[in-house]
Amino acid sequence: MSELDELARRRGFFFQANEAYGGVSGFYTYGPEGAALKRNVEETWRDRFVTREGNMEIDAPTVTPEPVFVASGHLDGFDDMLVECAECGESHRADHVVEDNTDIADAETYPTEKVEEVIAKHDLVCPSCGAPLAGQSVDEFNLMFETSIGPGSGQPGYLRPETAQGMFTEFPRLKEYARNQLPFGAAQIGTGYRNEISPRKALVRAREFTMAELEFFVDPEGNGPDLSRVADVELPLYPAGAQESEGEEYLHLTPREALEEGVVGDEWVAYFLARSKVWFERVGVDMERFRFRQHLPGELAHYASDCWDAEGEVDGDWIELEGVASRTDYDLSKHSEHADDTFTIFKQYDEPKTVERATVDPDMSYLGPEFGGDAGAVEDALEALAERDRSAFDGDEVTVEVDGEAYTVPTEKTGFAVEEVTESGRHIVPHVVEPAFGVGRAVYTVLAHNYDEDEVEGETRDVLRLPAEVSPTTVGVFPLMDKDGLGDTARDLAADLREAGLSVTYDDSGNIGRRYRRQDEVGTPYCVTVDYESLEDDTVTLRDRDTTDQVRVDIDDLVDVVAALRDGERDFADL
RNA sequence: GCACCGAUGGUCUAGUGGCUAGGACCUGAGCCUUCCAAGCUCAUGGCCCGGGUUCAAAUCCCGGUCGGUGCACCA
Repeated sequence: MSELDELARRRGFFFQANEAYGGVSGFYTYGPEGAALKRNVEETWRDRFVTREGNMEIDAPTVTPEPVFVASGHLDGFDDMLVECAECGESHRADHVVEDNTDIADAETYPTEKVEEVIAKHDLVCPSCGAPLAGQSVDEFNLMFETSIGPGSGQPGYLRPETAQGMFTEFPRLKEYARNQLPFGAAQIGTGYRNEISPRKALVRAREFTMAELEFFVDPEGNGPDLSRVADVELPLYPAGAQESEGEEYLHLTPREALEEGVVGDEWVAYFLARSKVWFERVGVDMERFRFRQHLPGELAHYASDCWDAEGEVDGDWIELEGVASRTDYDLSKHSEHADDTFTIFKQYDEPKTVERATVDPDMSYLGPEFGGDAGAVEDALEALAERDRSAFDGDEVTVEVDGEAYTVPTEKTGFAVEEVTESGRHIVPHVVEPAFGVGRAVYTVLAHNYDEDEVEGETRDVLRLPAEVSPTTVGVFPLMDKDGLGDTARDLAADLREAGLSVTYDDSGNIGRRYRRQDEVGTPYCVTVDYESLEDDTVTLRDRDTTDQVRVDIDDLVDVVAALRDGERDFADL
């Protein structure tokens, strides 16, 4: 990985940000090559998961007011309390130490001072070495970046730890745009922030990173996806059961097989696993070093009922590239509770249903004078009673209890009636299936999987075998020599290719071999050289990065040929 | 946050309590050159930061920052 790391820095893929000021751990700048590669990767994601799936893309703020994270559960889950053992130096979750060794079940909600007290009072010891923890300070690690919105103390806000909440909080509007029809998906590509205690491994664990997330809203009783569209995709599955038995055996199943055999529980999850696999292959992840690993029960996030991670292997480590989670109705239900808006969809029945419903319409001109300020509560109690127990209204009087006090109302004053009501549907909370991708991790893995060293006549050639579609530069243009008009022709050609929308690098420095090597290092799939023959017959040589083969192509055809190669419509071997 | 290790041009490195900190690659200019890192000339550019010891610190000591690895954490 060190060669790749060096290449990344030297050639401008990514490097640590703000190095002039010493740098801060966990923040990276994508250089010219990396920014282009990342943009292309994002573009293919958008093509697959937004455009081709017919989903909608949004772009929500990164700064988010506190109540959103109260609702989502992130705020509570964030205050990790750590206590360090003076003896062995191990850090432990202080709330877990307390909960595991006392009757206290909600230590997580205690302030740190109180947790310190509890530890001292119960003589709790270090789970690793048994040394007393009394007197050790309990420190809080909040993994969200906090900020304040507006002047002064303002109102507290946080940089979002995931883009997903944007899709959830805007659900009431998004469902309108989807014309209240399930299923529909809302996607977002953007940055998220996690104040990691210890960022590691370059882009793999950064504090600010780009995510591409799709929240796909489904009717839990509705129709599943059209699996015939992904029928031939084989999924390398590593289920929880196999991990627990320490097996390394992967199951290779199509989505339908995985569902029929009960390996994957949800049709939409199986569908998106298949779409994901094909996408990863498209951007250059090596399928020999790729798998879907199911989360173990204890590993699941607070919002998930099931989750499969797409993982890529780099230097012996498996890196999580994507999580496909069943978030059920967790998020929308939470926001329904906390927010003012409606996070449900009205689902129409095939046929309207006629149901009998017991209702009351109390005579308030009687209840008011009779019960004064309690009249409203009595009305509510009557309504509830009517729904619960119609027979209570059989007699001449009805008695309800409000705050422990009994109120008796003549039945004729309650307006009790049983009416037939037509219901055309009901409100349901959609379930969410979430494919969430780490873009930086994908970029990193693509670089690692495509980095290659070639032996050419004793010389080592560094080459990035990136798929043409995501390569930062599509074509390099060189004059064989910058004289005799070759340079002018080449510069014209480069301008024409750029005008056609291709990403072009022009290079006239050094001998021709050196220029090919430069482009090999940054993954440019094709290079064009203008030579003396070009001046006579208007052809150029077109060179393929991976084979170093060359063919002559008419200058007039060049734009079409290169674009077709990039888009996978033609093969170099067939030219 | 802890432990261990490390930090020298853009990159990779040599090196030492004391001359102008050396090399390779890269990059730029020029010469040469008719398709895969050729050669020659020249040029740009460096001892992570702060404090201490010392006549003298890039070198030794302390602290910090950053990085690597392990522990812990990873919603």
